[in-house]
Amino acid sequence: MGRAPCCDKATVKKGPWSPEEDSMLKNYIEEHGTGGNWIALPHKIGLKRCGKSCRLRWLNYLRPNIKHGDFTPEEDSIICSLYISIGSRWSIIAAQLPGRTDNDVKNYWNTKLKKRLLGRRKDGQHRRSQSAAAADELPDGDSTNDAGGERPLSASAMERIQLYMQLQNPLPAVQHHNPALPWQQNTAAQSNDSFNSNTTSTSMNVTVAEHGQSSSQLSDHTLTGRQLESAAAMASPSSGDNSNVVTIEAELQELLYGEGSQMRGGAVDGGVLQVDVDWWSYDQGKQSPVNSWDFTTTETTSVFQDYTSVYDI
DNA sequence: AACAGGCACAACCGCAAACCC
DNA sequence: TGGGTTTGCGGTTGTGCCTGT
Repeated sequence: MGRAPCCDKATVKKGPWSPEEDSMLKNYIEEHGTGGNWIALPHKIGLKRCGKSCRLRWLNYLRPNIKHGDFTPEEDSIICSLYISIGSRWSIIAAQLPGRTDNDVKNYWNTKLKKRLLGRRKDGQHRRSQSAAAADELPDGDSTNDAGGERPLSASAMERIQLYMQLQNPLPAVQHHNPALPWQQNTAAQSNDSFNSNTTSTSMNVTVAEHGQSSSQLSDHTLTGRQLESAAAMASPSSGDNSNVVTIEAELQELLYGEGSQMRGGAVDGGVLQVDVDWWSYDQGKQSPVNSWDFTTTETTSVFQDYTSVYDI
């Protein structure tokens, strides 16, 4: 009959933490550690807080070397690059930004970066197809259409598609030297040279194939079936030709800071954004329709078709 | 000065994976 | 090996502050 609650909600305090609670928690952990059991921790300290709440407070606020606010352009780029490639896996993204927490990155994306990058969305929201609008109003249990195999798009999926479209059009080939990503799996065996399983860390190169169009030209296009097919083909690493590879950095910079903006520092190495990712410790098996993109599936193709109708591309 | 709306951030909730016995 | 417990994560909500009217 369901799971037991992690704490007694009747006796547990909720809401903002007081300075006293903060210092009690901080002092205890600095002195004794967490003891490997967050659930028991508040009882030991004498805090009327849920263990989960204590853990969150420590990780997001009290832990040493936490940075708040003032994300740098480099951090912006890393967040955007990783969001495009792996979606809303905030813990992984935050792991690339020392001192940042997943909650921080998530909030920053939702309140600032997303608006900055996707703010150029046309007034097409109200032009959404009736089917899309109707899907929104369905109760949860009816939110899938099994008969047609169609699923309503998640906000995350829409955002990532739109970001793709803004960065490059036709659809970009984004290449990740990361065997965990779905479109890499087919060629993971071929690319062992670039991924040494004896190392615990490798670098991910986020690159975008150049097609000679600036992002300012990206809005008013209709994707044909052929374009969608070629997009799927482009997304495959086997498409091969990297001769015109450009860094995603420049496109992101333009979106983030306006046309003609210059990269203010940043981890650019040989035209390729270098992001250190501990892919080996990263759970390679975790995938979801929302969080991982396989540009070779018919589902993804239908997503793009839906996108083009929604955003009147 | 008062109010409303928007925004940013902290915190909570529920789920699934990982862990432990 | 299976079931219970704990942890980690992402989505969502609540709240206080700021800004415009």
